[in-house]
Amino acid sequence: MRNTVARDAILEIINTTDVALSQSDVQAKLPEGLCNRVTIYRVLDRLVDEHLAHKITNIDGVIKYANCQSCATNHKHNHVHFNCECCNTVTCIEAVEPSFKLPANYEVNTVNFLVSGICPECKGN
Amino acid sequence: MRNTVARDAILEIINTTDVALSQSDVQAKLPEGLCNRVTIYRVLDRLVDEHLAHKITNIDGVIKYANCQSCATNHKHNHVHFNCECCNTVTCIEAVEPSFKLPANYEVNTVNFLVSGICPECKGN
DNA sequence: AACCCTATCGCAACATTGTTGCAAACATAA
DNA sequence: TTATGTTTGCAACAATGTTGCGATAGGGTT
Repeated sequence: MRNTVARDAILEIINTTDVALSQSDVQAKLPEGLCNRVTIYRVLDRLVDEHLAHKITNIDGVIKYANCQSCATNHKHNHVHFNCECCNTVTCIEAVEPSFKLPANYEVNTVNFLVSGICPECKGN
Repeated sequence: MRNTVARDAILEIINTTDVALSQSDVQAKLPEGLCNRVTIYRVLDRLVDEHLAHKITNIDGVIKYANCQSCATNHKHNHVHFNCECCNTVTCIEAVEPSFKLPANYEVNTVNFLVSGICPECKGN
């Protein structure tokens, strides 16, 4: 995959942010006019294909992207994500991998575990 | 809450369908022109308020509604939901309640556990 | 350095989902 | 039957995400 200005900038943002970001979150962090809205969607999807990011569908239906600490060794991404209803951020809680066991014959491809509530930061304030 | 034609019809649909339904799914099952699109959104939300249904955000961001077998005794709804990528349905798997444990000071309000893959029906065909 | 190939981009247009304000219609209780 | 407040329809809007296509620009090759 090619290194383009947009790709580099977006990857940099994903890698230096500790919460998951939507397309519009990314756009807000990019220099004005660096690239088109559509490009952000496309680059984010490409980063997922390249295993440099993973997708989380937030409780409001908005898709967020985050890099993953353990990506190099494990592409499962079945850890819990937490949506704070107060500061409106989604964070990976990598330490927490829920255990569950489906009935026979279910083939699992993707897992989207999202817990919504109030994060410690917001509770403290 | 009042019993209206729309409410009765939508509740009937939710209660007699064993998969979770989006607004447009419900609309497709309603008699043509029984009520407006907006009314379906509003009725579904009202049913959630009355604890007659619960919400699941699907992996594609679309919000689905389902009645819940154990609603009378337990409003947690933290069971697993399964999205079949083949037949494109979301089903409640009430038997499976994942166990997880967040770090201290996270206040949990809602849980959205979604597993996506291929369901037994589609695998058999 | 010039060239080529093709991945990537920008733009415009579109689709879908979901929300809001307000006036009209309706359910229910008095 | 009337009064009250809930519910509805309509129209308009907002946000997210997708698609097609011509233009642009990586990056390898000569």
